Amino acid sequence: MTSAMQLTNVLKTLADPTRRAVFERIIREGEIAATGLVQGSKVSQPAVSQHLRALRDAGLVAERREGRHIHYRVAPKGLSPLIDWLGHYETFWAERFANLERLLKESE
Amino acid sequence: MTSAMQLTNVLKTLADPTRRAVFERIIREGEIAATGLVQGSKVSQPAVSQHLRALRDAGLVAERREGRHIHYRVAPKGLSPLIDWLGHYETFWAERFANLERLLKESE
DNA sequence: CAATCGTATAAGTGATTGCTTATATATTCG
DNA sequence: CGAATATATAAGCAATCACTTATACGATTG
Repeated sequence: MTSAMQLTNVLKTLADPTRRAVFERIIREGEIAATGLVQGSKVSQPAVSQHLRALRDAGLVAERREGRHIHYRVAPKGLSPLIDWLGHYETFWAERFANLERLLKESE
Repeated sequence: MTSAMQLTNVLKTLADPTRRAVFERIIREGEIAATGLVQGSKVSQPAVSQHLRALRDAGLVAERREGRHIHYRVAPKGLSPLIDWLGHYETFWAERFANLERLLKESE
């Protein structure tokens, strides 16, 4: 898989509001089981499950099985394609986001 | 339009590889007419035109008419929803992207 | 004005998407 | 084992998407 394809995957995955809400909830909770995500979600359990699969396939979340429960947590490196892409073109929007490139390089 | 909707728009717009290629080409060229973008593109002139419209609607590019030609250039602020979103959750992927939030705030 | 060039819009189409309900696959408990 | 719980998959469907060809609009040129 090329890096462009990885970036496409990350962007597509985060572009859906419902799925992004799931992702943000996982971020806030730190670690949360699928059941917890279904509760308080507007959509059905299968819908949540499908979103979790998409997030996992995009490398944005990782899972940990504990008995019947599967706990999801964020995989920060999944955002690398996005951060790297922004950093690669940083010089072009430097007026607003000065020093972003330098900082991204430092954090490698 | 809420900020979440703006973010969704930016993500959706950049998620398509063909459209993102158009955007990246505009970045590299600085300013370029639609004709130039059609040349060297895999898709037809109307397809390019539709992508340009999507990019403009998302606030990612601006245009300048000059006679029959319309020159497109990047609108760096169009990326703000994306950068802001990343910055908002920075603490959660701090291990990789330390200080991003602080820097983004400074650049306001 | 008429022809031409640059760009946008219209209309149609196959593919993809996100959801649903129904069902299947674990895993635990009694 | 059998019932219950947690999660995933299957199948189907309406909506959206990215593209095409055909056509329209706008500006320049002769």
